[in-house]
Amino acid sequence: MVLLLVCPSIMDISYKHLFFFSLIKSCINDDIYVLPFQSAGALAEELKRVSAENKKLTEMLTEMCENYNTLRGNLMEYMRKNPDKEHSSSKKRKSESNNNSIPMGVNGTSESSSTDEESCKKPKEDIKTKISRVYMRTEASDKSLIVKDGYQWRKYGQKVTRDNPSPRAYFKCSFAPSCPVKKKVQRSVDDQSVLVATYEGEHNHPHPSQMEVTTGSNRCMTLGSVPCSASLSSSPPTATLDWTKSKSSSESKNTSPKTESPEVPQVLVEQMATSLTKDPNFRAALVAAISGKMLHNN
DNA sequence: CGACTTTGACCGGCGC
DNA sequence: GCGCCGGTCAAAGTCG
Repeated sequence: MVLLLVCPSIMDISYKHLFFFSLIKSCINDDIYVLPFQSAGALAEELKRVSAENKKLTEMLTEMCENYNTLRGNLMEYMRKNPDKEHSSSKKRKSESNNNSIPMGVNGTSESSSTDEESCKKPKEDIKTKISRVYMRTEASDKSLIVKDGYQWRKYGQKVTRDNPSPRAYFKCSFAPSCPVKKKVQRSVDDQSVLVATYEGEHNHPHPSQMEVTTGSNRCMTLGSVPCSASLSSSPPTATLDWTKSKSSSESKNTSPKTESPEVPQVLVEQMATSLTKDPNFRAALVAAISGKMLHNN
């Protein structure tokens, strides 16, 4: 469903309205298009204001990214101090498994590996390793097996499997030499336009884009401006990454379905979006700030 | 020249 | 034990 809001002038839309539109959007989980009749000058002015606000929010987001990295660092430190809880990596294939699935998926569509074919064939392994799957719709004509998730992958093999005529590509995480994460990418048997990425293991390093954030990059700027689509073959609706989409995030809090994006640390985005939009203090502060700014501007 | 991809060979698990 | 099959290795090729 698409909700169209039409008003005579852009000036009729305050930041407070926009904020509430975002909240509504987060509730109805659909796109809202605001279509004001306006002059180019008004639009430019509005764009300027929105940009300023966006910048402000980005700064807040960056700060949260830093906090997240600090927490993650602490977690890694803790994991190092508790080696028996860590996954041992013996030399060959199956021993590279570990305990946690990587935090990746698709809104409402990710599934645990405990029900897929791997679990049937390797039940013992699944006790140790949760496998995450990500479904990504691509151009039907696009034959590449590349799923952009922000991480750096090195392809180390490709096979044609019996149950699927499409080749399966094998990737290792090459961002950190010691990172045990692997992924397999194969086109869906049912829908050739859908790439199925199977992730095994957990990254033992921060997301590359998070690292860029901490080093001053402004990747978070892309949060609202670069939505990404990822969908299941069995559920055509497209999931759009949007920091305002708090409901889907909160709903998926435990099952952790995430949206995949080539640019943004999805998990971080989802967590921050949840934290931000669920925090009444933050909402009140944001509304107050926006309202105050509007009053000041007007 | 280094990093990455391709691709055939090889390995090991599993079913018969 | 044998063969099938998924997964991995590693040499050769490609690219920037």
